[in-house]
Amino acid sequence: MSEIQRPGALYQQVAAAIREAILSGEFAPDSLLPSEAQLMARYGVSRPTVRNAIAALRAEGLIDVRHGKGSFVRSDGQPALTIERRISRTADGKFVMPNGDVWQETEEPSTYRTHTTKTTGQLLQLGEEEALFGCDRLLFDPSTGTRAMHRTLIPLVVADGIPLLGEEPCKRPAAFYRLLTEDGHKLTWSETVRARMPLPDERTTLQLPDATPILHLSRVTHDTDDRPLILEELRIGADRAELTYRITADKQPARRTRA
Amino acid sequence: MSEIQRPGALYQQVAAAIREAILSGEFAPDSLLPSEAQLMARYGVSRPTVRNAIAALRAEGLIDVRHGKGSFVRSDGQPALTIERRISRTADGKFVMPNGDVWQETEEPSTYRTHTTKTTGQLLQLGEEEALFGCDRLLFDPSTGTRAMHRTLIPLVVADGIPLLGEEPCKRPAAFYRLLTEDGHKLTWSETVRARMPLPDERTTLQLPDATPILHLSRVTHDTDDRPLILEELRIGADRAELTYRITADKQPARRTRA
DNA sequence: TGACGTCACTTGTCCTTACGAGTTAGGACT
DNA sequence: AGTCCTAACTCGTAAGGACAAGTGACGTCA
Repeated sequence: MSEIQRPGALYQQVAAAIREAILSGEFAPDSLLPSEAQLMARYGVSRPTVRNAIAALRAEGLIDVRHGKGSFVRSDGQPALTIERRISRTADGKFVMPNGDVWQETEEPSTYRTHTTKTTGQLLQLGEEEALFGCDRLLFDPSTGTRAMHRTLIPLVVADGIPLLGEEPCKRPAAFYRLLTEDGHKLTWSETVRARMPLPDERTTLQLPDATPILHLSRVTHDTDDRPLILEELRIGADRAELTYRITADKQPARRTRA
Repeated sequence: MSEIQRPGALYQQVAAAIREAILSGEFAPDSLLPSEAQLMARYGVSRPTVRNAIAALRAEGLIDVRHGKGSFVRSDGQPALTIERRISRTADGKFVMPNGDVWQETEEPSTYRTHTTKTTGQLLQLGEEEALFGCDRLLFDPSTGTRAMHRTLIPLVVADGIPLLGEEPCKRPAAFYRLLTEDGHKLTWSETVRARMPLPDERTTLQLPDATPILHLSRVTHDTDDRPLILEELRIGADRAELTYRITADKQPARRTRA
């Protein structure tokens, strides 16, 4: 029966004790923590107190609890997937953006028409309630088991102004970029990164564990005269993925990755 | 007494009902939700059930609860602070990185010597247990009330190999960059973005609300021959800040005429 | 008028009890 | 031997009670 000290509520003291045991290595990653009953006996508290302490540790992302089995120390492994945003400029002024096209589509993309919200309107420099093409896709990287939600939004004004095959560019942004580039446009882009807790549907779709935020990327591609053409959004679990932005002196040879 | 339907546990049904009411606008942002007692009466459930439902909504970041006052709908406002990472290359091949130097230091930076961990060793392309200079600073942006934790890590090997004033570069990375650039080095950098839930000390230091992840930036600056020179880390609450990476096509790329 | 104490509200903590549900191993029956 | 059932563990859900602690308003008293 290890003793409990001052700071604050009982369950916080229990949580602190367990947390310390985890961080000090007394409980190794992926190992099984004592059961609720054992923790009750160990600290001389009731079950709600133990569960409250465990809830706190779950919210911190320190442990995972599986019904009928027990609590496990979460392994603090690095994200399995690194999404590279390498930006290098070739001699003729074009950008090369190898976006790690490792994704598979798990189902047919769904296209629709919608309108700007406050957020998307701001990014696209439009007012609210402006008409948009939309396309949502569910992506999957089989090598790491990572899921992601992808969305493309194109203002109708833009889609109408350019000779394209209906909603096709919405489905295949890469083709859209290529088409524009070949057409002589000089594209620039800006990418915004946010992090937040997932909504319930995002949590299930992305199959996220407890206390796992999502990374939310919004990439806007601009025309030469700074007019926003297309907005791409990517949502992905922060436990699985990280982003790297790399600026290299142009025309670097392949970079050495050390494992 | 609005009725409750099928899916799953009672508290989840209550949570779903409240969530729906919030998202549908029945409860406006910043408005006060019914008290626990009122919710008990409304849905005909016990207090633990109501509290469990509320806990779920807190974990989702939908509501904030203040002791003695009640539960409030969290306003889904945009992050107040946008950290810009604009990368444009001037004609002579230099990078300009206006990092938004709006930060104030709230206390004297603390310098120390430490060693690489698994993560930092990987970023710096060093083994584990390699000696480092370290410097931690607490930053504050008075215009938005945003706090951030900044850390600089420089391998001793690098610090010794360059004529500098002791730990000074550790305190002032900008000076370090300027010095290197003036010395003819062509710097490249790569920045990794992660998101995760804060540890308790980060939560208190950054004064984070419930269910608020932190954005964790790791920027490594490389020498011409790809040798990592300095690692900067920035931790900041994702409720307050977002990152934008912007690539502009300002001028024609420079020829590499200079040795 | 002003200061202060009280009271009624809120959420926070902690306990007891009970049962439901997922998991696993071992024993009984075929 | 193989199959299946059961028992004993795990955590999940739900209810009830009691008191502590933070907040704000109101009323009393100096």
